[in-house]
Amino acid sequence: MADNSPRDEPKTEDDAKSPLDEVKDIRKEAELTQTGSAVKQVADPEFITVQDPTGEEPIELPTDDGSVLMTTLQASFPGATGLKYKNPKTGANRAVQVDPSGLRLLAPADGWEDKTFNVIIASQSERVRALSSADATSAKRRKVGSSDDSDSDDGRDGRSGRKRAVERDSQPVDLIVLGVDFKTGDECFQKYFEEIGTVVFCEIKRKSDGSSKGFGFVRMASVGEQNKVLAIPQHMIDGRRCDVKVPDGRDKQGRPSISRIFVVFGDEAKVYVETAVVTDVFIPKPFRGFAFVTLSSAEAAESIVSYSKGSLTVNGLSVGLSIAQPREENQPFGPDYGLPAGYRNRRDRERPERRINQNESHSPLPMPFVRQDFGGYRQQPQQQNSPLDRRYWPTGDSNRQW
DNA sequence: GTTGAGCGTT
Repeated sequence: MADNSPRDEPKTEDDAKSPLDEVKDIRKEAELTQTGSAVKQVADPEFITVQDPTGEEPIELPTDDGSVLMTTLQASFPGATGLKYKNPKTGANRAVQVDPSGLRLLAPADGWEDKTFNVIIASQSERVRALSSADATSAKRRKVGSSDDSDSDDGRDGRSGRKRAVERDSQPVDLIVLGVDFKTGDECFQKYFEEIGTVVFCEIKRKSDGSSKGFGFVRMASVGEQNKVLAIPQHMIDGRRCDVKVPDGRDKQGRPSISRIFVVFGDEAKVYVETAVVTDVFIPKPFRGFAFVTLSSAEAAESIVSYSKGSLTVNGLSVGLSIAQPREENQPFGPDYGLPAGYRNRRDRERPERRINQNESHSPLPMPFVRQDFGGYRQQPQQQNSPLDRRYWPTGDSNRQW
């Protein structure tokens, strides 16, 4: 199982690079490291040409041992399940064969050359399943990368408390893998993640009779590798699409593995949507473990939530996120700060479900994170320069705790 | 024997 692949922590870039560049680096790294074992180095990998369905320029994907890794494909085309190309003789589309494990796209009989491939994407209905919330609107895919890559284990600056905190929060955690096929065996499961990095632990949860419960856990050797895993929007394990995320609840140290703090996206939002701009950040005071980030468009917000699948790692800290719900006019239980955002799963059951007003004139998408025009908030009068300096304040009672 | 949102007898 755990083969010792080289550490890939000491990255001495940062600072100068834009988030987009960093994501590209992550992808590149993921593509080059994915042989689990001693990095079978592709000195001069062959590339195949794939048409980008969003109409942008074609993308060249590297081959690995003559085949294309599904992870490579999906890193560039979230939701992709395969490739096809036009057969010049018949004019029909030919699908590229996928190996039984679902990990590799096998070369056509006459090779990868002289062809332009098109991406096969899961059908709309199937894709909806992958989206985190009730936003069936965006069929647009985008190239996304990881959010994070924040983990810097650079050992400068001595033993500050801050440094220790960083170390503590930079340990990889067991990631939960949802949607594992019931027939998928441990070996195949493990092999899948070893294509991405070094696996130090993995397990498919089973019932007493040995049958799979359909989910499992995997722990990568480093935060960097963990981020690579989390950066892949759609995992295809043994032919089934799976979600991999930081689990809710507690990790093995008993620390909350998701701290529902907020997400300062800043320019990092562009990692997800190139046009995304953070227009506001609101942190309730006193600190309540969450915050709101307003983006320039509903689409931007939606994309970030969808592609992150509700959890991101920001500066080594896991955060949950989702589309913020507006407060309802008559809130019987007092202000709830539009909370349910990050609060999915178990917690949802503990609170009455809150829905957007069935106002058909609204965009089908719930809302961007926070809007200044909905019932619970108003904007502070003065306008500052930095978006980060602006804050929302509750209407009415100014003594309300924020 | 089926299933498909979820959160783990370490």
